[in-house]
Amino acid sequence: MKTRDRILLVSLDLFNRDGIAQVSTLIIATEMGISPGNLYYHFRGKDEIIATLVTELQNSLVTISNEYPKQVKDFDDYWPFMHTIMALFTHYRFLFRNLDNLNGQSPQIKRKIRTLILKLRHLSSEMLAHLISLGKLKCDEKSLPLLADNLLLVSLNWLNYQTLLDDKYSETELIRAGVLRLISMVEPYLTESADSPFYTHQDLLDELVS
Amino acid sequence: MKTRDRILLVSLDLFNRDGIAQVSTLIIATEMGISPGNLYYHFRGKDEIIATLVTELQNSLVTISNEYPKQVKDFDDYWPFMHTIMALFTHYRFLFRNLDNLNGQSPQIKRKIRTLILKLRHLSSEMLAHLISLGKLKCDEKSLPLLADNLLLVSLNWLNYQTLLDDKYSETELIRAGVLRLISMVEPYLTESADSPFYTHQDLLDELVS
Amino acid sequence: MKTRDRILLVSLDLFNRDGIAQVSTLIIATEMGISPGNLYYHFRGKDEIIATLVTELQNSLVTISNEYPKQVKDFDDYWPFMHTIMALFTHYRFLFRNLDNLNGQSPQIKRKIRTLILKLRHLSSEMLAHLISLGKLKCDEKSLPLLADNLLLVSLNWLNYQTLLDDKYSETELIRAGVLRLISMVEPYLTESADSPFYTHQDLLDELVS
Amino acid sequence: MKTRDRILLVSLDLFNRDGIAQVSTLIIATEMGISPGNLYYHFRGKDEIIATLVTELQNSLVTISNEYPKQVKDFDDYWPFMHTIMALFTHYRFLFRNLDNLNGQSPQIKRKIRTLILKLRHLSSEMLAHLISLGKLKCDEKSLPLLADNLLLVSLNWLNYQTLLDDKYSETELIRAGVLRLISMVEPYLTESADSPFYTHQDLLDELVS
DNA sequence: AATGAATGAGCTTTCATTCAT
DNA sequence: TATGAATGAAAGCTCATTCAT
Repeated sequence: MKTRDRILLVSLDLFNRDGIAQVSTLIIATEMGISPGNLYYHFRGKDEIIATLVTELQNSLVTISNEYPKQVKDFDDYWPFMHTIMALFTHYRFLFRNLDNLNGQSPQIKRKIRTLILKLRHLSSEMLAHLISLGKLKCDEKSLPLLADNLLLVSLNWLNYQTLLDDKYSETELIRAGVLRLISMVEPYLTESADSPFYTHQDLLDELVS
Repeated sequence: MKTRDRILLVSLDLFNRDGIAQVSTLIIATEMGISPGNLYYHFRGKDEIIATLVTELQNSLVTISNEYPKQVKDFDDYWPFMHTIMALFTHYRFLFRNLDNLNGQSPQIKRKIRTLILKLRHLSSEMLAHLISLGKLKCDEKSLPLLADNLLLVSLNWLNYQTLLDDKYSETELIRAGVLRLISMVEPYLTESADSPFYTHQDLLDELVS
Repeated sequence: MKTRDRILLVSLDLFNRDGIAQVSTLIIATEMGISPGNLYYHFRGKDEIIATLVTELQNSLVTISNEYPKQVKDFDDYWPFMHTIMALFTHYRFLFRNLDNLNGQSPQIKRKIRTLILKLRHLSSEMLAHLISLGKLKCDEKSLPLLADNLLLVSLNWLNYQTLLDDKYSETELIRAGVLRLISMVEPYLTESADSPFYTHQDLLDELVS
Repeated sequence: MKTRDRILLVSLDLFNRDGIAQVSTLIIATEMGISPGNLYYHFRGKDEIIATLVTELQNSLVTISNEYPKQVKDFDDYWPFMHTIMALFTHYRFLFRNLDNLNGQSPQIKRKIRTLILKLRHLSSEMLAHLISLGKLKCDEKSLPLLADNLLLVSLNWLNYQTLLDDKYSETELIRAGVLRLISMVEPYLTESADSPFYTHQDLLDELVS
């Protein structure tokens, strides 16, 4: 793998594990076994690494958004689709853990994140509207935007919340439990049960969610 | 006011405004017009200031928890009570914006936060159980813990989410909108309407929430 | 002596000896036996040290300029006066050796130097005009500003020129030889000899100047 | 043009514009559109580029020195000759703006510059002696070496002095004004007027010089 | 001839913290 | 209680230079 890509990979891992503020460029370089100068040959600095990671996420989300109308035609398509999104949030979870530090980060990064969240908000609304048009969801107009936001809020913060309380679960377990959590938020508005072959209530998940 | 208390006050303000990482001990001292040495006479360091602020919040929450059974007897008592809690979260909002940095902070602080959130989780469950016992809420046993967590997740993160997207609203407006958001999460499970003299849907809130 | 003043003193010495670019803040601190942090406690950085030194020189020159009409009444007062100025140039000679680096330095410093030189230019003209009014100098109007500039040019650059060719002479010797050089530039325009008890042509100077 | 020559050309331009310290090898390579490695294939380093430029100047001066007796036979030949020299100083002006950095540069370069200046000093004396032998100049033996040095000092530093104060003039204007300045230094010692068809006092020069 | 990734020393600067007064 | 000079570790970053290809 190219050094540039390895830098992104290792940085993402370290950011997720220790937090942006705790990871210096020297730590990244040492962890990779390259010189600090080499890191600065590939990226102008820490900010550019973060910005690139945000762009990566953005691109993935754009791809997913574009595929949404094709992949999600029926009710049963929703859960695998949300699984994909939740996996993405998990992969880049460091970003949603430090809305604080974004205050101190470069305005460029802050703007990128804002745009990202606005797009996600739009996607969330779109999905709910689609469910209503499919006749699967029943929700008054006042509550709809609230529900859309709440779903996003929980998606973005669930992981760090859960990990803070108990970090014994694997990424895969966390992703599945997160989606179940979202299902539970939508369930009261559904016109039929949300059980699907994709998301059966297994014992593990029962335990994790409770 | 005693210097020690002023340090806490000023630190809280600065942490909320700029984030922990952006506020150095020198900035705090300068802002207060005292010497850095004096700050270290009153606190062993920055971590101790943060830890003390967490303790403050903890104490407030303990008080509120204890008053809960006395203050909240009936259905209508809920919203003013939740308003109080939401105001508290707003007051110490830097803590929940900062789960990233807490990862790197002293284990002592991390532990404190964990305990805090566990207590809040307990309080959230307790409140829902109480509502059920009052016959106001209807929720199966599986969904109950999920709902409790979701309420907490939204409470803790709503402020930073909203502020990131649009920072034109005042603290008071944000608190009220936050409570409304919580109401909307509970509403589908209620056996009667949530409208109360305390939380009428005013035009302002309509706009803010949408 | 206060640390702040010692920093200025040591920096001046090092700048004069090795040149601004060759002297890092760490070198200054190490040379003084203080920590790098302490240096930054007293000055915001290298630029501020340089700027302060320029201000020092500026102040000295303002004082001298103000004293000029009082001290220099007669022809014989000129040479000791120019000796004072030349000593000042020698003391801060690093400044006039690196008009190059000023290009890269902060615009604030560049502006200061510009102002400084403009003031010196004015002083140079003023002195020549005074000599003419005393009937000691005879010079047509066209040549006067040229002469004034040339005097300044030689004053400022003489030291580094001489040191580059041969650095065996002491500061005192260099100052005296520099003044003699200036005298030699004015001499052809004088109505009487420039010999004075203050600046007799000693053997040493003869040798140095040739 | 060969790469090697282009490196010298571009380096000279950049050194003159921004100063040695401000121009990194990477900047040179990027400006030329070649790789940093390639630059080091042609030169052992930055110092060698500078040293080569000094050698270039040296060679030009040797050529000029050799041509001096042939080209300068009469009084009127002087000004075009000095124009040539002044143009050379302008072309390599970064060298004389930079006596500071030379202090820190390799001893090799420092030695080269010393030799260069000693040669120029010799040329300056030689020219004055020639003028005397032509009966055009009258100057006692004591003042002669002083005058020779002063001419050189002004030649070398005039450009940076003028540019610092006001950078609106073109190279050609500066060269002409510089020569006029030298003429004004010699004029008091001349037995006849210095006016020549080559160096008439035009309005432009009048303004520039004043 | 030329590329461009890689090195590593060194620079400026910040900051939590200590300590003599 | 309070001051403020001093510390030293660590951060971000630059740059002349090397070297395998």
